[in-house]
Amino acid sequence: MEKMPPPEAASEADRTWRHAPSIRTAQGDERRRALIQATYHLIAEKGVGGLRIHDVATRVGVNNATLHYYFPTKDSLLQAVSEQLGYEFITSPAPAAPGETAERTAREKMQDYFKSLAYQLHTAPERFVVINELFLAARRDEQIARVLEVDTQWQAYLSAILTEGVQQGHFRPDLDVAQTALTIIAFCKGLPLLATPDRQESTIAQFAEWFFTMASLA
Amino acid sequence: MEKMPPPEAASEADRTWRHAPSIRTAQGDERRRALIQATYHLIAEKGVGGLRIHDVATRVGVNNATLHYYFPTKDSLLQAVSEQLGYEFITSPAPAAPGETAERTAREKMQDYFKSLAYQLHTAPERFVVINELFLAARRDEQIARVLEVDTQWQAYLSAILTEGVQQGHFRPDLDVAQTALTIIAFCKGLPLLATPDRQESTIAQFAEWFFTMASLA
Amino acid sequence: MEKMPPPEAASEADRTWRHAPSIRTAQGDERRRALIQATYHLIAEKGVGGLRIHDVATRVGVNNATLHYYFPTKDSLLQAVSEQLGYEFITSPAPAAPGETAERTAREKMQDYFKSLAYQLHTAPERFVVINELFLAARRDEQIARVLEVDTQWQAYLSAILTEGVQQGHFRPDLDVAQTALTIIAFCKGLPLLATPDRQESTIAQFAEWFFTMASLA
Amino acid sequence: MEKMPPPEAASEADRTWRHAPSIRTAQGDERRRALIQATYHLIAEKGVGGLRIHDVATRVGVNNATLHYYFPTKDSLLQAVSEQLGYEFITSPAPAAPGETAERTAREKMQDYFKSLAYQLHTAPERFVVINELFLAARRDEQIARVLEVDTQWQAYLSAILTEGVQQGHFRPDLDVAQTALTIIAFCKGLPLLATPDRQESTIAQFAEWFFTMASLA
DNA sequence: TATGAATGAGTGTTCATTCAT
DNA sequence: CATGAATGAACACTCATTCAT
Repeated sequence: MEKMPPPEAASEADRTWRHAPSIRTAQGDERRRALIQATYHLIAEKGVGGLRIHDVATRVGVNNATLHYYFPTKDSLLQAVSEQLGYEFITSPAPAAPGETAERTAREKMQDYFKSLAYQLHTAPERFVVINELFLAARRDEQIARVLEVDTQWQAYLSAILTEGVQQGHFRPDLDVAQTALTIIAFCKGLPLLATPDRQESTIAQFAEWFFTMASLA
Repeated sequence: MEKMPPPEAASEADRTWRHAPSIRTAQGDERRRALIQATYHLIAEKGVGGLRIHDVATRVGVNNATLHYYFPTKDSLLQAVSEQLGYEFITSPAPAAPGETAERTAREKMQDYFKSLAYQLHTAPERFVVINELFLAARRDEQIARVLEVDTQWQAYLSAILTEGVQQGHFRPDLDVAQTALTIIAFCKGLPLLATPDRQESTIAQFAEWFFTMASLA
Repeated sequence: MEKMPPPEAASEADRTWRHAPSIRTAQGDERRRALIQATYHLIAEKGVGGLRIHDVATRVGVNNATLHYYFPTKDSLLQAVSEQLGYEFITSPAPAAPGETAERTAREKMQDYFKSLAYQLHTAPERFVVINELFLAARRDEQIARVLEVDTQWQAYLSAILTEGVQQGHFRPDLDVAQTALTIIAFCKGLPLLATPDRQESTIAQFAEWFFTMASLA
Repeated sequence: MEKMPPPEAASEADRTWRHAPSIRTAQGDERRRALIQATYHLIAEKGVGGLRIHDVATRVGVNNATLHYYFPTKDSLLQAVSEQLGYEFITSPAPAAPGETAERTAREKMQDYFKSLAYQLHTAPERFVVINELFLAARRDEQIARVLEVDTQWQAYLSAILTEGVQQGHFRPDLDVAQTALTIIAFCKGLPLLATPDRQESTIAQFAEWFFTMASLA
């Protein structure tokens, strides 16, 4: 990254996971998770650029050096955050409406998805901030570049539903599934960047209407 | 002689405007512009968090202190960048198709807009990166928060065209102009955050199709 | 990685006490003391305004950042110096005349005091310089303002002796103890500011004579 | 001083008064005085160490570079202040009591002096601060060391009065004039360093009483 | 005379990282 | 496992001084 590593530093690959194998105790795992969580929240608050390793350690209540025991490098910490953010992020469901235990159709799944989007933007807006932060950061940091895989997973997730919808006859047969997924993702990414957070919900509504109309057109 | 520590500083005149009013020569103005430009490009390359004042000065070929003569603070520099990025950013037109000197209808204007979007993403992708960087940074820096005004201008710009289109009968009368502008903006903001830049063009195409269809529906 | 600009700092924990509570080892205490000592001597040499944190660190033989580990701020270092200078400064005794192990009367104590004054001006003239430097600096720095407490302690110390002398019948009963202490202090403070250090001793002698005469007058 | 002069700098002597001869117009003289005045007050406010050439220029309303035209060096400015502070400082009289145009005896002159001291500490306490600041600064700056001459003049001034008093029979014949002057000066210098400015007046009173008693003793 | 512009050499402070214990 | 101590390499910002105009 920006700063040259100290002269005696080993190669990137060596260093990143130097201690990892030994951290397998329940305690250690718990602490790992806590550190990742704290990092996640701090990124949401101060951004990737404003993230201070010291703050992460403080928030978890451990020493600066202890953090480095678990994550030898700041980059490795960011990497861990991006990984954990992956699939979990995209598929995190909206709270199911009570009694809706039955299997959902693809159309309903997409409705759920947009509902979930609005819900998450309300309850956990940091998630989107963090994702965007990491994306921007990934432009210049190879270590974090793995966040970009989120897009692939995301696209796969949406494509699956859309394909299902086509098969179920909810969406038109010639729907460009991959492309549609991309359009939805682009919208989702831009949404939290709107200067007027109070208009996000209605914006989702309109976009959802566009999608459903366009996906169903004869 | 002695040099006083920063904290004790805050001397006689208002720090923020110590030099600003005195820059009056054409030379000075030119240099000012050059510094803003360099900052702009460096943000595109390294992000707001990775921006180093030293790099800006070096790129323009002036001394570190010279930069501070024009912009007493890093924040003031960022602020200048955000201001310059404003209206110019949103309305920057795609190159007119040859021979198209005639007045464009609102529908054509929107077509131009999406064309321009693709064009800009190709020729000046940094612009979007910078905008997004500044937006994210604005979340924690009041100084830069003025970037948010870009959204207002952006919305006004699109709303004007849309309203015109409604009046001209190109778009349906009940089109929610303000909301539609917002949806478009959200999409535009998310677009450059797509992990696959090569798919941006086709994504614009699909979104444009959605828009035109939905805006024209009886 | 990235480094954040100082202004944006102010992270998680309270900056002022980020490290302080954690210094617990004997080693650390020793280093702390060493840093204070070095600061003390450098103030004597170059004055408060000429004090450079870098010089302090160098003199102790540690890194610039190490100093900041112990004293997060230049001010905190100055504060530490002023505190340490406190009572110790005023009451630091002249070397006892040989065989004078017996308890001293108040009159003798005052004689000792003036003797000690001359002695200290000879052996440790910096002490007075430092005190005066800090006093002057305290006029504009609240952090150091605690030095002013030295005066209170100083006055208390002298008042005690004088009161004792009155009770013992060495000094006249109507002696304005508090006021006399103040006069002595004023003299002591001005003494090291004399342009002719070689005349300090005789000046003390004369002032002492004045004091003893005036304090004993029927 | 602390900072090494730029490589091409001429010798000290050359530089200090490079332009001086040409500044002989009324305008220039006035500006000179104004700059010295501003410097004087700024030293009182922020101390020698806190003095910023930029602030001096700003306060007088001229450009940074203009100041350097009159005083090519910060040191030369300080030097000018110390010189101007010289005799004027010591002999500045208390406002004569109305109708007291008659010639004063030496005893009365000393009474006036102490009265003047109290008066000045009230009306122009900065004067003492500046003197002390400059004295302390003179310890490491040869350029300012000329302030020390103030002491000589001061001593001469007091000695003259005291000698006159001896001749007039007001003071005892064996009074050590030079030494007494020194004692008074030491007291005067320390007085403004008292942490309790409200006690200065009474402290002067007591010291004056000591002086008159001791100087008159058979 | 006066000034806008420019700069070299600091100056205090920050922070990720290392290491002995 | 955990921590207190230590550090190198920045980093934004300051200031006296110079120079062309």
